[in-house]
Amino acid sequence: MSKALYLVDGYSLIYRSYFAFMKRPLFNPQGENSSAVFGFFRALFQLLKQRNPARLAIIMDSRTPTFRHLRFPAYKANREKAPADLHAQVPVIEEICEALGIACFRKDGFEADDLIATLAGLCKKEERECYILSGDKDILQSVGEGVFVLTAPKGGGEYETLDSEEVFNARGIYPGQVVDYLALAGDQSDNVPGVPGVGDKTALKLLSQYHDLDAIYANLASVIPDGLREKLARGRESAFLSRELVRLRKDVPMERDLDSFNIETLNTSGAIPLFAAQGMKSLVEGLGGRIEEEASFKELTAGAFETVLDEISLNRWLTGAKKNKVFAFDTETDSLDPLAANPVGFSLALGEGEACYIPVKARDVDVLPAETVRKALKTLLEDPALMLVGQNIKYDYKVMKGWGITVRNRLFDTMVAAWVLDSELSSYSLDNLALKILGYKTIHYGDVVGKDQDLTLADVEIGRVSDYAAEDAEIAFRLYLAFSGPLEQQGLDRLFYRLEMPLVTILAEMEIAGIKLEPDQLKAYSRELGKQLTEIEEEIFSRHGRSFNIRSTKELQQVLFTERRLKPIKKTKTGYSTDTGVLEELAREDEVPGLVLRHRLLSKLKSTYVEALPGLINASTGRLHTNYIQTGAATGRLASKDPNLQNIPIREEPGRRIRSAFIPEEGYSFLSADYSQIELAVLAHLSGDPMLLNAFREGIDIHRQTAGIIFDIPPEEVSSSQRRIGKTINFGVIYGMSAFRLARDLRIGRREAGDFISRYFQRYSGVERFIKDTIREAEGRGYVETIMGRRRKVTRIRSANRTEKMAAERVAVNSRIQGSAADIVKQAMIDVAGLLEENRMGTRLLLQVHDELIFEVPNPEMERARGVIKAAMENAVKLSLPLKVNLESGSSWGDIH
DNA sequence: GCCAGGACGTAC
DNA sequence: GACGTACGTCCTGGCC
Repeated sequence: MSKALYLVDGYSLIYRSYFAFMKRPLFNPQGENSSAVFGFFRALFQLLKQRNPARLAIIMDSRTPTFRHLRFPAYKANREKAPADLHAQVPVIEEICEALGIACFRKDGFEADDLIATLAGLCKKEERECYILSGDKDILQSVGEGVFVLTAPKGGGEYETLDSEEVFNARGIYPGQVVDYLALAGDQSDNVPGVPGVGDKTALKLLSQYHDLDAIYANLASVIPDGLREKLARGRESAFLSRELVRLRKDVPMERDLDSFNIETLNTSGAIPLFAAQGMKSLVEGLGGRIEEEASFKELTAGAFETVLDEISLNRWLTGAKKNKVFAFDTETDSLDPLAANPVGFSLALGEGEACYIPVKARDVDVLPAETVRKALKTLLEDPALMLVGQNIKYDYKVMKGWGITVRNRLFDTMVAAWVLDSELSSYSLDNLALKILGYKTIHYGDVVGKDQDLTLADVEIGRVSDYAAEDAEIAFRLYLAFSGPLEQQGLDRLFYRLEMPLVTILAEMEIAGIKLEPDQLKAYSRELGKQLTEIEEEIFSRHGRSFNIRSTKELQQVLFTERRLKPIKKTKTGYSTDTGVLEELAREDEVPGLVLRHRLLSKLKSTYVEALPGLINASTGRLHTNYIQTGAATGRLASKDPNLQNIPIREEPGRRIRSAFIPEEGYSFLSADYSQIELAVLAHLSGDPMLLNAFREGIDIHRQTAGIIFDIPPEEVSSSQRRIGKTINFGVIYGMSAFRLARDLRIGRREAGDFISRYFQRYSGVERFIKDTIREAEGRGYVETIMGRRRKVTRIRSANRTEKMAAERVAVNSRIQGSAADIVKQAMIDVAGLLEENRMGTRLLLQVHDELIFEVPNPEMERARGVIKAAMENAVKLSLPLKVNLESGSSWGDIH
């Protein structure tokens, strides 16, 4: 028997608590009203204590207008706006619930009652009992068949449950008649009109006589007295509209499993500091035995999962997955490189504890023919109606693609979900998530296969492989259950399902495509660089009078600051700095630092790019395949590694030569499309600053405009060096640059730099307001949001340490800008990929470098590709200014820019 | 010999 | 202390 589900109408309890203390409100140590927080948790903990629920969710109302508002504009229009000091307590309550591990569930467009009715309906279907705590009489319509309403205890008494009969006894109507009752009597509090002139008494009388609204109107002629009949006749339309308004939706889309509202262990220790901050630490004491399990991690018992070795069992699992509509999937292979990997087996999970392993290569058993498994999996993985749950699905996608299967399921990547929910975890590995989120110690690959690099899972005893592999899928399924609710509660579901998940396959295809590199060019350049480096080394050694390791900062410090007696400029943790800025400074009075700079530049090029890149060319494709890390940057940007193709040199001439070695496939050209000043455009949009907006709308050179402002001259008189200063300041604003840093970079005085900045904010006053608002928002909520609702935590924003606090402020401001820009580029990638596919074009997206997309375009298709790509990118989002995209094509990456 | 952390430098 | 986000390389120093 399933465990009973308890549903708490969040706002109902919040309102009730707030007004209960109206006469003598409570305040937290910061002097803010905390009545609702206290009352809410006192009532909640009382419920936990009395009834010991195992499954519970707090249901919140939509933040956006619901379908009722759209259908009936007057709906709830009479409501007074909630007092601001009540409103401010809602995030606090949500934060504490989240810390405790209690789900706060909301869905925009629906009211809490609709969600409750839907969840109650699901309980009925599962024959699971459901208890609803709500002050709203609308919800009485859901009572019956194991669904009960809880009545608030009066003066600390017990919660009581009402079933259908008891609802009738208390209210005079059955749950099924609630909508008819409200259609007649109306609902003052929600501005539901009902039938004018018909109130509580008359409505009850009519319903006891005719049972429901339809019957009343079907028999209208028999209604007496005449006055009432006329009122009903006149109010007919209003009555039926009212009924429509009060009828709760039971069909709200619900991806969550009811057991995911598990509260059997609560993280009280996580909530204690939050209660303490509200000055109400004593509250948690009422929680009794519900203390989180610490250090007692759950572990799998061996042999818990099935190993699929025959077709009957294979079909049973696949049918189960299709029926389930959602399944977790994991691929085991013989290599970490998905382009080279051969499948060893697959695991499937359909629920908690319900998982299997399907080997196609094994040491000690006869496995199913690979082709049988392939055909079967193809029907599962290519069905877009099903949802595939997995950890780092991009890997599995690539392996399956190499095996002749293109995954077309809807996706739920647990790694990406974890990152969307918290973008600064130290690790997003399955093992770490299992431990941190689920409290599970998983079997590690190394423990199964051992240390021998040549061995794979195909060389291990099948029982152990099954335990390991099936567990991974099962854990992924559990993570899906754990994450899907929070994604919705935090309004991150759209970002996750509509942006990040579609991106998974796009990134996979980009990685599969790779990019062609001409290694011979680089090898020649490497020899050239080697020669130059030797020359510089000899020059340095002869000038200094002895040889040393130039690459060792420790030795370099000794040479520069001790032996050559140069004055140190700044310190690092371990000694004196020898970075570029310092060496440039020192170069004014000594010949060695300049040579070291040149040496640094060339040796960086040689080791990081020129020599490393050819070694990363894939043996089977002959191309370079980077790896995009979707969880790589806390702001929402992508990262790229092995090799990192997002930091190939471009600024200095010796570095640019490296780009020339990147070339398109024969018959193709490169097309680069980059957003013009996307971060400044985002800043203009977010801040609404008129001067900035105007520049983008009119196509004005923004760096020139800024230079004009800070030097107080007309834009056309701005010199190129003044424009450079304008550019430095424009970027400085995005990064939160100080007068100190600006002065140093521009080699001007602190005062002068300070004047530049104040003149900037004087004229771009919207930007100053944006920065202040962002910081205040971060202080209040502990996180900031991008235009697509992506969140970044900024906990240090409340730090008492001034340096930490200021660093957090820069993070807050920059994350909104950088993150919003990342959102836009991701949306553009999705739109472009969709259009290229729809139009069956041969153009392929190869690289993304933050504000730039690089394509490989069949030559005859170039003009068409330009049109499609530019339009898709410029229209990816609607901002209050136009986004401009520059296109450039060429026959090597070096030709572009 | 391995690994973590620091310093540095490349990109946007 | 002082400019945000990444990754790669080299070096050092601790540890086995």
